[in-house]
Amino acid sequence: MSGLRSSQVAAAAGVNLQTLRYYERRGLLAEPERSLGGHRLYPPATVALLNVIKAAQRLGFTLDEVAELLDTGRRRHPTADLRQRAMDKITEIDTRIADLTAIRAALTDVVDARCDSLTNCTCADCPIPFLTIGAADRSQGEPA
Amino acid sequence: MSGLRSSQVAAAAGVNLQTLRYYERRGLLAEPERSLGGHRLYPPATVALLNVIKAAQRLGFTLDEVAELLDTGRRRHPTADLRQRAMDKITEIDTRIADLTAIRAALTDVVDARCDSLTNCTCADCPIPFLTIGAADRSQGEPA
DNA sequence: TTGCATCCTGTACCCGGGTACAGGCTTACC
DNA sequence: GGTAAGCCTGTACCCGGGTACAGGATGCAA
Repeated sequence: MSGLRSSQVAAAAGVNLQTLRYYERRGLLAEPERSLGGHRLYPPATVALLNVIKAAQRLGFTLDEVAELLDTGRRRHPTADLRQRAMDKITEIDTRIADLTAIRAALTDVVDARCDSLTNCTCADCPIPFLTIGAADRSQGEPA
Repeated sequence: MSGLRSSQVAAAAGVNLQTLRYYERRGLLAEPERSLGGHRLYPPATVALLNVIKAAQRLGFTLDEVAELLDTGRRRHPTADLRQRAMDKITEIDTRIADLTAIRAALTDVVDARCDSLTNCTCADCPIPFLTIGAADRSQGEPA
């Protein structure tokens, strides 16, 4: 009957107490039972759910995306949705890695050239004026 | 005498008008001359400076870092500061790439295993329960 | 029954990097 | 000199993911 108190859930899942209420507002956690006095009483599975949420976040999903995934998973029987979204995420991550790699290369150029100033670099063949990485606006909507 | 009007600078550098004032507040742009009526009149070099700022941002520097770099570069004669900071950034970026790579691997696991739900996955050897990437708190201060 | 820990609600604040808006003044062109 | 476009200031808001605080009400054990 009693269930877990909010602080127990928070501690067990390693999140802040406020975060539980925040997730409730965001629709990631269902509204739990209440005691007669109005205190929240969580089913034990909530801890596992929080771990799932954290795992999904670490996978790069936003809270909105996680909420939607949980919702989809809950309401109908399994779809290929998660798989598709995971694949989309992989594409997204590949883009981010490519960006970071380009930035890293530009930084090594700066280091190798021994640049000494952003605005008045005296080094030979200073690469700074040519730093236009990602300057083209990446405003791809849905590519067709 | 006249200099460029704010909208000219903004357009030439491809930034929002408000962003100019924002940068001024943040100390990235010096307060420009004013017309008799109080309108800002920018020296033409401001456009180049904005490009430098944008380049530095694309390199992963925060506005605070850029402000500091510009400041350092302006006040004394060249130091090795930029070089050092660039190297630090490279380390930072390497960490981010490693994180993303781990996440990507976890996602491909999810895809390969044909997971169909975050919470009730029916696939064999479901990897979701084992997603603990980055769960260890990365609270490295300055490592000694 | 008392007393303290815990929990409740609502609201405001934090980070970084801007963007928007209102209400009033200036500039530029005809 | 009229009028529209442009600019000024201050302030508030946006995103995402939380965190903090005030002022009351509950829970539980002694």
